[in-house]
Amino acid sequence: MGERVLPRAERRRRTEGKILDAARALFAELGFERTTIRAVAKAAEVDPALVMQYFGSKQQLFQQAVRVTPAGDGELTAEELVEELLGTLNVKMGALPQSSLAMMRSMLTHPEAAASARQVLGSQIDRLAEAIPADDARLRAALMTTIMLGIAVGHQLLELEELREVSQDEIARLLRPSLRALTGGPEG
Amino acid sequence: MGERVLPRAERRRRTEGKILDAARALFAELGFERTTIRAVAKAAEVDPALVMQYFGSKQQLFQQAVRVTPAGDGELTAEELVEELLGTLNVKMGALPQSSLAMMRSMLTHPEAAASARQVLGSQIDRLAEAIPADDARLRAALMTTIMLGIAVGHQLLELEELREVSQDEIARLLRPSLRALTGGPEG
DNA sequence: CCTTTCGCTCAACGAGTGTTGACTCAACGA
DNA sequence: TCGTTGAGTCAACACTCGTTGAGCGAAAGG
Repeated sequence: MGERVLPRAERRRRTEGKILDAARALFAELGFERTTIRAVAKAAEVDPALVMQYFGSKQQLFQQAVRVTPAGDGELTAEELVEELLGTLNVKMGALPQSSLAMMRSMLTHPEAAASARQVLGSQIDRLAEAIPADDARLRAALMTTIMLGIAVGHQLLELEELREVSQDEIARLLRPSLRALTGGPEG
Repeated sequence: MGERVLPRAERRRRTEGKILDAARALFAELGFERTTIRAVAKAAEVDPALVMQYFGSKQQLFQQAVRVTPAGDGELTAEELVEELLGTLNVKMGALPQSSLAMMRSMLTHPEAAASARQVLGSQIDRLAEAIPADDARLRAALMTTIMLGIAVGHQLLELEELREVSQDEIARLLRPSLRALTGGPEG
C-alpha cells in the first residue's frame, strides 16, 4: 500500500525534515524551555533518541530550527525603505516563517535566542541606517526596527485582537506616516 | 549586634517582602521557567519550603510578584496623550518597576504572563482610544501601545546598544512625531 | 552470499524540579 | 507557668527532563 521503500539517503533527509518542522512548530508555539525533545519526537513520529542522534543536543536542534536566511542587500532611498518595512508586515501578517517566530518566542528568556535576535535586529538597523541621511541615522533606524518589532510581537505572539481583526493594508496605511517621520529631515 | 528580636507579625512581613523582592528580581532577569523556587529562596536567605508555605505554589508566587497597580484615569487631549506615553518612557529608561519587567520577560513563554500582558495592554489601549477622535481610534491606540511595547522590549529586555547609549529625551524627541501621526486626523 | 553500515528503537541513568510532611523552637496568650 | 501558635528548617518524594549506550533489522556494497 503506497509505502514505498526509500533509499537510505532519502529516508534520512525526510526524517530530518520532519523533525525540524516539528521542532520549529513547537519552539514557535511554546518557546525553548517548554518545548521538550520528547514532544518534538512525538510530533515527528520518531524516537526521542533519534532527535539527539541527529542534532546532538536540544540546544543545537534549536539553532538549526531558527537558522534564518540573511536579509537582502542593495542601496535604498528613504521611501523605498519604509515600503520595505511595511512589506515585511505583509509577510508577518500571513505567515512569518516558523523559524522567525521560534526565535522571537524565545528571545526574552533564552540567552542564545536573545543573542540571535540582537544580531538579526542589528543587521537590519545597519541596513536601514545607510539609507537615512542624518547624523543620528543609527538611532532612527533602531527606533524604526523596534517599532516593527513591537507590532510583530503584539500581532504574532501576544495576538492582540485589536491588531488581528484588521487587514495588513490598514495597519500599513496608519503606520506609514509614523515611519516616514523617522526617515530623516532635521524637523523630524 | 543589632539583631533585635522582632514581633512575629513584623518578622513575617519582612520575610515575605524579602522573598517577593528576590522573586521579582529573578523573574525579571530570567523569566518564569528559568527561575527556580530554590534560587528565590537562596536569594532571600530562606528555606525553599518556606516560599511554598507562604505563597502556595510557584505560580501563585509569580502572580503576587507581578501584581501591577492599575493605570490612572481621567480625560486627556491627544497632545497630553502623546506626552504621557513618552513620559512612561522616562520611567522605563531609568527603572521600570521590577514587577513590570518580570511580567514582560515572561509574556511570550508563560501563558499566565501573556494573559496578564494582554489585560494591561488592553486597558491602556482603551484609555488611549478615548482620547483619539477617529472611527479607527482603537486601532490607532493599539498601534501606539505596541510601538511603546517594542521600544520597551528593545531597550529593557533585549538591551539593544543603539537605544541604551542615548538619553530618554533624545528618544522621546525622535518618537514624538511618529506618535503624533497616530493621534488622529483623516490625513493619516 | 556475507559483512558492514546505519536508520532507528528501547530502556535506563543522573540531575534538577516543584512540592510535601514531620519536626524544632521561640514568641504568644491565658 | 504552661499549653498553643506559627515562623522557619530538614529530608525526602514523585516526576520530568536531556541525554546515553546497547542493540535490532534492513539496506548497501563487495
